[in-house]
Amino acid sequence: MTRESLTSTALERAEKHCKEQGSKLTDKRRQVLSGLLASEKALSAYELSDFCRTELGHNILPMSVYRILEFLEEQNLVHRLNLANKYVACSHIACEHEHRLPQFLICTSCHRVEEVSLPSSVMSSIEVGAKTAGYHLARNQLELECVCSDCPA
Amino acid sequence: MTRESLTSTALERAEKHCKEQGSKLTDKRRQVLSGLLASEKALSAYELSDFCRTELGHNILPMSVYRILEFLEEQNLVHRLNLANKYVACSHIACEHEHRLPQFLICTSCHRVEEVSLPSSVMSSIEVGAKTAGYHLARNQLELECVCSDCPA
DNA sequence: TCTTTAAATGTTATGTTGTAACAACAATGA
DNA sequence: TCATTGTTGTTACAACATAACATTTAAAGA
Repeated sequence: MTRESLTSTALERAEKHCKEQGSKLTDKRRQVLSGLLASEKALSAYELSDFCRTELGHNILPMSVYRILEFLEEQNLVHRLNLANKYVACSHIACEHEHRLPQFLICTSCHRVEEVSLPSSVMSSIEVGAKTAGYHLARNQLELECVCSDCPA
Repeated sequence: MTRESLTSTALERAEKHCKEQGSKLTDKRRQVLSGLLASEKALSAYELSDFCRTELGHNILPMSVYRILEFLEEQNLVHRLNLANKYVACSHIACEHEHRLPQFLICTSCHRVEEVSLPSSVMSSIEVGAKTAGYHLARNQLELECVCSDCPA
């Protein structure tokens, strides 16, 4: 599938998903989401605002981008990467996969992000380790600082 | 051991460590490090600047704090938590332990931080997972968003 | 000791990121 | 139509981080 058709499929799914949740994928929200889908890499709110304007011709100020990203994250359509303070579109919008615990490999050089699924045994042993220390995981999301194959180590 | 004696032991070790590296633990650097050692929780550079001034009577502007933290991080005396944009003193300065891959449980509510060591099998399977996706870990540091036992879930 | 050089810190300014508060507008239902 | 709610626009500001240059301190060599 081409990137464009993947994007349009994803947008349809996203719209349907929102409707099921009793909320709406408005024009602006669609624009922000399509911006993230079109981007190769994770973007900050400000970067995404720029990207929407320069690449897609949609003028959305950062303040709105923040609000819209918050909405999209509640809908599980985008993920916030706390390690980088950036956002990526969920890579499973357009496919039928069941959502699993999201785990991200983040290239610290070019900010390319891969959403993967590590063996569930890994997460469970992490959880056990945390519990032993008197903590429990607030968020089943793992973010790892990596370098991708395209970037020099 | 009391917190105070732990701190002074840690400072001695830190000084010795710096000397071995051919660098110096200056007064200001010692003040910043002792601020972090005295703090129960992770602090941002600005918070640390405030903490040093109000609690310890040391006036160190944020700009200097940033520079000094950078130095201390190079010396492995403090760790930067990217998940929270805050810093903690390495919990192994005062003990004889070999440094292992640092892993942090960060309470998102009160910012208390526990530095732990998960089983090496966990880290290695994470590494294998990353490699499969064409990435390799840039930093063998794991940061997990948690809630500690003192904070409400 | 004196001078030179490098390292550390001080100072000011500015860029970046994120949020608060309120205004304007749009959609929905009684 | 009117009232209510949700969405977006606008402005201001707080918090975080760095750049550039001045000043001071420490170290090293003549």
